[in-house]
Amino acid sequence: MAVSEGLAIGALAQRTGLAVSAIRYYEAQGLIAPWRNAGGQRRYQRADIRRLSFVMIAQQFGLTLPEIGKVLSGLPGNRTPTPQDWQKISVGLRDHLDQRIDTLTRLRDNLDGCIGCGCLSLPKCALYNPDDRAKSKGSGPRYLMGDTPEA
Amino acid sequence: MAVSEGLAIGALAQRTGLAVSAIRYYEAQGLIAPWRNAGGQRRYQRADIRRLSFVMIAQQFGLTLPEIGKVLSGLPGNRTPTPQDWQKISVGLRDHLDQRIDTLTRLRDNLDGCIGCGCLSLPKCALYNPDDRAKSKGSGPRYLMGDTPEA
DNA sequence: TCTTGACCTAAAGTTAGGTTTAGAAATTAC
DNA sequence: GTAATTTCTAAACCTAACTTTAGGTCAAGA
Repeated sequence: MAVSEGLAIGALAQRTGLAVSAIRYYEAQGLIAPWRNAGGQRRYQRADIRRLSFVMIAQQFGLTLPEIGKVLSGLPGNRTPTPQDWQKISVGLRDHLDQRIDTLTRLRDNLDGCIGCGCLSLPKCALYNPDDRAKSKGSGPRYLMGDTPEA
Repeated sequence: MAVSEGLAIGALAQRTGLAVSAIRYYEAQGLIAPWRNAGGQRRYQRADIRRLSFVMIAQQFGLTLPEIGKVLSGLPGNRTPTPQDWQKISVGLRDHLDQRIDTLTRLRDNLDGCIGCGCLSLPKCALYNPDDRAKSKGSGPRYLMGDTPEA
């Protein structure tokens, strides 16, 4: 066998734990670009295993597929990414994750305040509009727990 | 006007910042139960403002609507919930949130390790199967970043 | 060679969490 | 009393991220 006949989609699925249909879907979304063999079947590089793994990790961090695509576009297109290449794009992930953790921690601390006093009223809790994972079609800041800022 | 003609759905929407359609949807999901006036229109109690606010907060914590419903079922059904009632069910939220923060923090720390060494290989990174927000139809543990545990 | 399993495409289906639309009835405002 | 709002129901539509299905094609092994 030649050094590089590539992986078939089923093999890639096994290696990553992803469903074949998911891999095709990611291709449709522009996240991965296999070549085709003579018969028209997809063939992947070993480096694509890592690419898909990155997709899965980034998803767990809460990134959408388009966002992940943007991050991946930071990889070199003309050669197999080196560890340094991966490291470079991972920094952005780290920032994203830090923000999520901050947001949740703030939420928790506010909830703690509420539990402590048992009041659950806005002025003390401030559990409002913490723009966790962008709510599309948002409707601006909201006053929660039944307290309007009247009087 | 009698003390308790209740809030119309539009008024409740204004008080909570939710869309009227969302409130009806929550009712369909069993999260809120208004009564009907003579004309068949929904009427809500003031306490429902707080109930919906709780729904919104819990959503930001990452709970699904069915999960929120379960938490809300911890409230007394025969009377208006007291601050103590709310406090009681909030404790469960707190736990949920703690877990999410832990998971994300673990993820971040692992990613940090990866960035530090630039290797992105599984044995060191251990960025696998961190069961963040339950992936339905999951497929068990997965080995990530291109390393299978072979030899 | 022949058969079976892997692969192909396109389109429809799925779940969560809603929104939009349509046509009718109830309320409110003047 | 009438016009303008709201509200009503049911059903269709929406996005994200996939899966399933249907009808064929390709590849590998006995």
